[in-house]
Amino acid sequence: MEDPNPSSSFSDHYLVSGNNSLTGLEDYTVDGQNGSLGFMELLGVPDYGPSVLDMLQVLPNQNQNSMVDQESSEVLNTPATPNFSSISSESSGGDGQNDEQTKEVVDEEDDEEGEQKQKTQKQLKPVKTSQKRQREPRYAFMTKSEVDHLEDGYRWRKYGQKAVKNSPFPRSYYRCTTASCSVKKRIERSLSDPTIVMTTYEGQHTHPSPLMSRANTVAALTPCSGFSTGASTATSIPSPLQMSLSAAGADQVYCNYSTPLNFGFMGSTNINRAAIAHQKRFCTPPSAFITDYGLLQDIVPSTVRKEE
DNA sequence: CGTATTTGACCCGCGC
DNA sequence: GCGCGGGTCAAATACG
Repeated sequence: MEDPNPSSSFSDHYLVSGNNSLTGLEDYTVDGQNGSLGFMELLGVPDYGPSVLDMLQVLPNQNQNSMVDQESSEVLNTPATPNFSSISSESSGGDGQNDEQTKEVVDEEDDEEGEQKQKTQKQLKPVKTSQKRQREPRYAFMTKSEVDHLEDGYRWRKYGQKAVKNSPFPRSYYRCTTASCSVKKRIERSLSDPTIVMTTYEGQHTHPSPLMSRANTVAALTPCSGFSTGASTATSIPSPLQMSLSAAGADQVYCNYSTPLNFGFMGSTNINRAAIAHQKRFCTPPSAFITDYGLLQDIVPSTVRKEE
């Protein structure tokens, strides 16, 4: 019963890959394919072109089967095995084309905001709406990290925390601090591997990353210069190494044992540094994700990008 | 003093 | 209908 990978009722797609063992992580790289969408992409950093979330809506049409789809059909029935064997094949399995491991995003996010407001109102005072609350697509990232809250370029405010059933680790709820942005994210630790942080994003940013925009300038000058912003919250830039697993509530799950790319705008706190240092060990440059985005290319040394 | 976090209470959806 | 669990609110508190 304590299925660590319960088929989340609302996951449209997700991969189940046991991964207690991180063995082979270093090998598990993204050859620019396999679809590792960058974390930032997934966050929809506008500065770099269409947000990934947007892309996600389109990609499926372009890529008959997103990696996730392909995998899911296969993996879903696979018991979560604590090893990466299947994962490796997965990554390599990519014939090098299913880069956009994305898949259909069912909900349209047109009036995302309005909906959010409705939701809020509904919460405050019951408003009868014939349509039931719509959920925005969610994207989960699994990052091996010692810190729960990883830097992702945006600023978040924690608005709640709940104990998770069958898990000793609480789940934290964050909301983008930008007024007009209703993006939310949940952070929780993997039950199967406490060192893995599962970050689930919901919604799409309607603004450029506050950190990124600044990083744009900074990074251009000094890719790794410290980026001490006023952000008090930690953030991170996980670079998804595809493999996914079941993350509660995620429509899509990206497993990422890498970590915040050394974008240089990591928080300056010791904790972050420590985390980064730790994470680096598992860091695998998300080349795929870097590919078309100028800034990232600027930030991440090409050698690193190709290295995998 | 302004902002972020904590935390208990409340609401809602869903399964039984 | 009821209970449970997830998600959110908002007052209290902490922090810089």
